[in-house]
Amino acid sequence: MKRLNCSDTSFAETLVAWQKRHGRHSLPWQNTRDAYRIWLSEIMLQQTQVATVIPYYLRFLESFPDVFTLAVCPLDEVMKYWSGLGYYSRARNLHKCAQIVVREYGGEFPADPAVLEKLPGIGKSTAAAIAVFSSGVRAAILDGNVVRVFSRVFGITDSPEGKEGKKRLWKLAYKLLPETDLEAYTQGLMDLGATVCVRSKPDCVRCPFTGNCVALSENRIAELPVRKVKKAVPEKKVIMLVLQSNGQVLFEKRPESGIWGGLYSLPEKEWPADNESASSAVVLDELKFMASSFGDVVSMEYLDPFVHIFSHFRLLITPCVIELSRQNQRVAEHACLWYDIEKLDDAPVPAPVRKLLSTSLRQQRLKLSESPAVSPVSTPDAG
DNA sequence: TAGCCGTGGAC
DNA sequence: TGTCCAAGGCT
Repeated sequence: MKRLNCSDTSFAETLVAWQKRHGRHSLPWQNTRDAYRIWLSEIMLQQTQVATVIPYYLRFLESFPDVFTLAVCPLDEVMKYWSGLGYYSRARNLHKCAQIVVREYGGEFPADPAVLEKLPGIGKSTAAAIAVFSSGVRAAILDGNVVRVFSRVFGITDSPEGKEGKKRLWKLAYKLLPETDLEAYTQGLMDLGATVCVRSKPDCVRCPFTGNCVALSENRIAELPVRKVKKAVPEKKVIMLVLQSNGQVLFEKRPESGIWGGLYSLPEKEWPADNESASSAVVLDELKFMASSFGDVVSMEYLDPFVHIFSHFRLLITPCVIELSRQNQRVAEHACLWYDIEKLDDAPVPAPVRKLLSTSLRQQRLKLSESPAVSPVSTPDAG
């Protein structure tokens, strides 16, 4: 593999040649130097995919063909044409920006990216894109496409979210700029990122940098660009009741929506937020009260807590084993049922509940073997 | 600097 | 089915 560096002009040359032959050339906002149309497209395309934007863009242009029409129109009317596109502050800034361009620039968008960037809704990258496409100015964009292409081709492992990563990517964006053909080069970055070097399963065979890509040569396509560091997921704490009687355990059907929807699980009680000790008399009383709906409580015992990890939170489960001497038949009122412990292997329960039950049963057997004085749990028709 | 803003597509 | 993220900018 021939590794490219930031002073290598072949990156831009290769990209420009590729864009001219394989890039996109007939999007509704292309083939014009009308800064108004280019500006409108760039704002609409912020965090929004091309296919989504096109119908909005065409409809918007029909009603607001130029910056003057837009500037004098009431905001409410403008919002109507943005409705459904999302990020509505974009539309408010768009309207505000139109009024500034009319009032302060006579309806002509500035060609200088530094000036454009001061207008509402136009950041550094959008300013560069508008300037390049409307005036051929030499300016660098850095959008999601560029981040992805750069990170992979040059093997950048800094997070694009972090300060260092941003700095490095912007620096690279400037250094790679060609002297001419800024339009094709800039469009090429967007086209390559949007059609070939896509997030998942990029089409590396069609990529002009297939022989220069660090990520491809090191088989790290899926790792780059590095993902945003995930926030520490919140932790929830629950007490799960293992209500046992006559060789059966009580299951409770969960709501159809939400975690473990439709599965059977154990009755739960949220860990008291204002009470660090689950062994407090209050909590024990509440647990006992819950249990008493299903039978007469003989004994209660906490088992060791354990963690179950979901994608969006951690669940700390503290099992509480409760022996009942008698089964209350009102289980149906609570969407509950008694389930034979011997048939647990086939029970429709989530994995952590299965794990909990198998652990708790093992611990109980262990205890029974250690302290034979305690009478074993009776099983139906045992003996 | 990190949270926020909307909707839809891909997997 | 839920997660990730897309031509980002503002506060």
